[in-house]
Amino acid sequence: MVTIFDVVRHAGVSSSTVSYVLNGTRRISEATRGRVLRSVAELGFHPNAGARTLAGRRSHIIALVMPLHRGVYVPIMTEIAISVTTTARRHGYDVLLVTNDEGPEGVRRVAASGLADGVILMDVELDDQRIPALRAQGTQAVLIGLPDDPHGLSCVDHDFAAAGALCAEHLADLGHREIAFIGYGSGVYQRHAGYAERTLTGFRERAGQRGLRFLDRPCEGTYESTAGTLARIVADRPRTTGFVVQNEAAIGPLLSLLHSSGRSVPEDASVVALCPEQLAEQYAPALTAVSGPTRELGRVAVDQMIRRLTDARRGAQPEDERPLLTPTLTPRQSTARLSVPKEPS
Amino acid sequence: MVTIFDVVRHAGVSSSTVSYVLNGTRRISEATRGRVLRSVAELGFHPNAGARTLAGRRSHIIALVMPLHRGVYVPIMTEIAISVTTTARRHGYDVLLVTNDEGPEGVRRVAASGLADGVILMDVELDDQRIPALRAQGTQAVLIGLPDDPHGLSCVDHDFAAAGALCAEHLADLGHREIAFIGYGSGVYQRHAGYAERTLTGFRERAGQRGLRFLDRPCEGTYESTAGTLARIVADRPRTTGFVVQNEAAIGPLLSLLHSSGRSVPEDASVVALCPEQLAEQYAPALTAVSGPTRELGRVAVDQMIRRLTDARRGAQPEDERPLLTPTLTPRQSTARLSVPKEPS
DNA sequence: TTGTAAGCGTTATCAC
DNA sequence: GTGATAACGCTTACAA
Repeated sequence: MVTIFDVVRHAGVSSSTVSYVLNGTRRISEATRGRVLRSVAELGFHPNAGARTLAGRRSHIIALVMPLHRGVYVPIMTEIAISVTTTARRHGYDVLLVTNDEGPEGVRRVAASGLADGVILMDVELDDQRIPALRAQGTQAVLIGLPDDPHGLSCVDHDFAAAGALCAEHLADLGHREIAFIGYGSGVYQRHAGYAERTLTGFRERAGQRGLRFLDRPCEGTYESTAGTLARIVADRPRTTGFVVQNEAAIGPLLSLLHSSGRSVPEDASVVALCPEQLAEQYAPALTAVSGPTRELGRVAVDQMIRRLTDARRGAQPEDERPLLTPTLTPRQSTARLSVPKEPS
Repeated sequence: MVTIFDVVRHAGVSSSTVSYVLNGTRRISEATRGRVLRSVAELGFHPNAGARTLAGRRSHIIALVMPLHRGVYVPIMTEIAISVTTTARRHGYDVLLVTNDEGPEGVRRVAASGLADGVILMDVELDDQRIPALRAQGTQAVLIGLPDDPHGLSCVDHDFAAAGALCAEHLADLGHREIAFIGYGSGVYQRHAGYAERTLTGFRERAGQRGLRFLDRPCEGTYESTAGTLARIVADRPRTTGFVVQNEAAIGPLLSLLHSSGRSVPEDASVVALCPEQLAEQYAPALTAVSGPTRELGRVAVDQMIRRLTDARRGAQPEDERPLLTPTLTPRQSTARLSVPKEPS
């Protein structure tokens, strides 16, 4: 194993100089800097991680806690994980993958042992059990999602209210006047209602401003429940021509129900989905959809973490930030300008 | 921070005793063992990771290198990553997520710095640049996939030959006599041909044994190339009734081409896919498919890694293992017994 | 069955 | 602008 003292001998400097050169934490003359770097390269020196962690009291590792349970769209989680990892590397950090099956004890362990300098939590629930654990340790944390009480930590999430508003806006622009909003089932609203409610609120508000008549209905996402939901909508508001689907699971059922009931999309009914781009493109017709910038979510989370760690190191109290990322609506084949309804002859 | 010396004082024992109790590396009387564990729990002691790594010369961390490039089916990679993580935890190891954008330098870094005790490589190419880097360091490595020259490291992969054989077997059992095998494009064969070729070999062999007449054709997986491939197959072998699709990208095109050319699946043509279960279920009709045990892949990789690390620690030369996991065929709606062809009236 | 103490290879404080 | 050196908190011979 190549140690710092091999470099010391090879470059003819002290170990502190080598350390300072490598960490950039002290002004070094170009001459010695060059010599040290050359020796490092020549010898293939890689500072020992354990020693570095012990002496520096930080591991340069960020723990990323991934959800396991069904119901999360895997490719999105993976994309976030990857953007977290690459962003972390750019800051000289590595990423430790922690699954949720250890529960709150998992984050406690990695934080208390100094294995990780900070923790990024994905798929946060409103009343998340891991948050008190993190606070108790004084661990730096960034959440992807918004919990009930985010004090003492930073969060980042999509601007779901803006997403809801975009849906209303788009359908209004296309001349639709009666809209149905198909939401999630009650389970979701209880567990991490945050985004579900925020979307609905944003939608409602903009729909009101644009003079839309609208209806919102919960939906479990099964074929049966979607059928029931659609039937009620048609019964209550037969002139509904626009649909906003929030529950991704209901998209497939909705499309085939519309089809089998003789309404074609987008001629007779426009459908806007709130879902990832990849999903929207899988359907036929491809769905006009509102989605947030996935990779950005990971990038921002890491940037926040780095800021917190830097502040904490300087003895400053890290600022709790809470940015919301702006979603975009991508028009595809499932929405169209409202045409004059064909009268039955 | 709670250190081992806090436990020492609280339990009235020496630091080595605490260490031995926690690591189980020495016989300890039940009495002291109990006292130590109680103190540990009471004080909430978590051994400092950096110190542990430095003193013990191992990090209890396994690096998992994930592929980034398009063309890999993300949910599968994620599933493997999760099974790697949970299995590693059962052995007291954590998992460091490494992406491939650092190239061979990434594995060199985590290994040489002692950040990771070993490296698990996913999506291995035949002539993988990271392998020489690992060998040069003497790093313990396990590959998911089979490279050209696997000496000095362990591998685990699906038994693709068995998978190919299962396809032939199934179609033969259903009475099909003329089969077309739709493979990958030339790019795949060059990059990591391993599995592509092995599958084809297994298929060929069993097809021969069962007296099938067969044809194999490469396919890039685009709609156009699939159309071309299918056209050639029909031209060369008009009586073909069974299709084996290896290139997942060609599945969608193939199904719609068969449909639009008036052959219905499974009445007129049976289709067997070589792909993950999740994918097979997404199509209409749901595909009869051969797939390997995904989670098992991660589990076995970690078990092999642990064995290598244990051996190496004992001063023994780790054994290079190379297990192949047995795939299974799940019959769904895309295959059926060959019916007597309808004569045009 | 338990204790003593010498490292492990950095970082960061102090001194120059 | 550079050097010497004392931590950092464990593990693991070696002793008893």
